[in-house]
Amino acid sequence: MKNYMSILKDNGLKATFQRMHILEVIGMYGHKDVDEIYAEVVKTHPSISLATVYKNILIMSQNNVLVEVPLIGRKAKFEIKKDCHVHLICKECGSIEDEDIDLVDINSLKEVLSNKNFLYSGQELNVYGTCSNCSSIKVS
Amino acid sequence: MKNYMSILKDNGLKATFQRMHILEVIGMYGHKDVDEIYAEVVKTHPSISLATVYKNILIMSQNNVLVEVPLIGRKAKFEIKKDCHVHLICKECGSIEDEDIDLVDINSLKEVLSNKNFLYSGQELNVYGTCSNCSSIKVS
DNA sequence: CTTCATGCAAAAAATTTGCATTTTG
DNA sequence: CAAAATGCAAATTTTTTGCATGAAG
Repeated sequence: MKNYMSILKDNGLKATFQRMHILEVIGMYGHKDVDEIYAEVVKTHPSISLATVYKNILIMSQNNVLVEVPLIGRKAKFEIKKDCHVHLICKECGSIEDEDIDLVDINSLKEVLSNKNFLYSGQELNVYGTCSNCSSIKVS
Repeated sequence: MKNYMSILKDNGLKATFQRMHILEVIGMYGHKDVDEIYAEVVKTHPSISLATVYKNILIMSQNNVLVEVPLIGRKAKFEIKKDCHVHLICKECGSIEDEDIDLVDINSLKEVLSNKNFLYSGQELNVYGTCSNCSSIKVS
């Protein structure tokens, strides 16, 4: 069980109810876009404003609490920051599943980076396709 | 030298001047967002409308001529479709450099996909950091 | 009690749509 | 020619901003 209050404080942010609700929603579902987050949070916190959701998602992304997952042809989703992983993204339904595995050849990558004098700060590997759920629907 | 007319026709799209201009701009610069494309194209084709740029980018993406490159914290850019490659994305200036190298462990990926019954259609590996240009500016 | 966050409404930005006209194949 | 694309303006959708009030540390 994660303690969102301490995650926020450890990253220099005040732990407001709004932020904790946002984190709970994202943590519960894994990946959500701004509207989805707002729609969920407003259920238990009816007075929250969409602007607050936007502001908080921005500041929590800047402070290493959240990570934006930009997507082809869709609104970006957000996830709670965690270690390197792969995203399996369904083109049909937009679902994202995490795979906790590192598939990148780190040595070759390091070589490329040093050749280019590129200072690494992070990476994302996204695999697009059709999830099992959507492919079974298509067949039936 | 690529022939954009035949790329369009091969993918079932009419080869209009607008589309070819858009492709020339993207091909020239590698990666551009919608506004940047419009700003360039309008120079040589003043009557083009932004709506036409939007419509064409969408249809060319749907027809495998273009690929959207969604980015953390920025508007998505578009590139001409090409084989699997890696993006080096500068967080400072937003530049994208392509590396024509495959860094993904394909066998492990295949295993993950088959375990999950996930039908693969494509992938993107994005590496974020600071490009040599921006890091030299910071030091000086 | 001081700093930062919220909520609201309004503004700005980004994207999409409808339709009369023009172009492509 | 027929089908599809353009350009324009208007409508939507998405995101940001300013500011008075309220909450967190």
